[in-house]
Amino acid sequence: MANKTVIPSSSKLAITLSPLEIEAIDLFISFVRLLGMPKSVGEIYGLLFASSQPLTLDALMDRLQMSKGSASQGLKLLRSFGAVRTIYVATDRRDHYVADFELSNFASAFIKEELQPHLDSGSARLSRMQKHLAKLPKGEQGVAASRIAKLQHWKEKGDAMLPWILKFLVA
Amino acid sequence: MANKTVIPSSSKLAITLSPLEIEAIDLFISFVRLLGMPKSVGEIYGLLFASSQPLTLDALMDRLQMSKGSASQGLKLLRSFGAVRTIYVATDRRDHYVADFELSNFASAFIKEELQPHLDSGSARLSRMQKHLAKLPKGEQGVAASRIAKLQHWKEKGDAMLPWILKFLVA
DNA sequence: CATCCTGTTCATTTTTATTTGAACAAATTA
DNA sequence: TAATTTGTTCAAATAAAAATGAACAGGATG
Repeated sequence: MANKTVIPSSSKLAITLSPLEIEAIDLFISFVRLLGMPKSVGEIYGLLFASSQPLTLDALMDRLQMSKGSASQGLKLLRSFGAVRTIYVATDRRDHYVADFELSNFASAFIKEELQPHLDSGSARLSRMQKHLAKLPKGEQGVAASRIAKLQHWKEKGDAMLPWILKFLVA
Repeated sequence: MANKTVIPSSSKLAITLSPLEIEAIDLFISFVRLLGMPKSVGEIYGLLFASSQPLTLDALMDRLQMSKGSASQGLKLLRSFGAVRTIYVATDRRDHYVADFELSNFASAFIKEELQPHLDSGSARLSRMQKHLAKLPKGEQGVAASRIAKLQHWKEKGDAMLPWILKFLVA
């Protein structure tokens, strides 16, 4: 039985990243994946989170061994929901990024961009379903009506829960 | 300016699916995608949800124009968290599937399989981080310590919120 | 017990998502 | 204003996820 070779999380990164940074990056990679975002976004946020100084796009590219395009797009996304922001650094005209520590920014961006729209479009869908229901053969209307009612109930529950979760996150 | 061609949601399906079924399938596709599951799972659950009779694997393949492999795996997953179950139908030895209407099955399966593990592994990660922290140059320890404390706080918040959400879903 | 029927598994193919890098635009500097 | 630096965009390349279908296993049926 050959014993398992331990492969460092990311050999190309090991050179320039401290163990603490690697832990942070690793953590945020799984977090953003959970929200359906590309891993590069987690890497960027993770490194910024662990870093005591602001980092430029160059620095991110360099330390994370990532292309300029990915770094730029990742930062754009992170900026878009306030997980990251630029700060002014004298004598250097490049943008310098720091992590914002409100975790709720991630989560509430996700909720507002992913969950909310679905719930909102739900009403229209339910009306359409009601319309289709009417055209169904009598025999099937009963079952169908009860299923639609079930959906309606779920929607109401979702609508009720969302603001509550948001409040929890922000608190 | 050529005007846009309206493409029906799924031309190959339109033949055998009623408008109501299409709405249901469509709804559950977006729902499962939100939870990071393959679309085929949403199609299957959607059709079963809309159907007044139990459906066999054959029927699902046929009406959803999906391969046997996808149907089988999708059903396996849906069964695994109780979103779907088989019922006995005399004179036919095939499995007959019906949707279970507890929406909470989906969500709590997701929480237990995706969220919970991350939170659980979080403790170990935090210990590792503490260990790395000690080896850091004095000058950086202060910042790093406060970041780790922040993570700890988030973890506690997450741990506290999860059971509450589960309760809300089941209620 | 040989055949058929049903459903599962998994290697391959197809589709979708992510990353890359080169072209570009805008702003800065010499 | 020409050259340089910085960051964005997007078409193409690559990687990852999902779907397919053929091989298989187990049970029923004749």
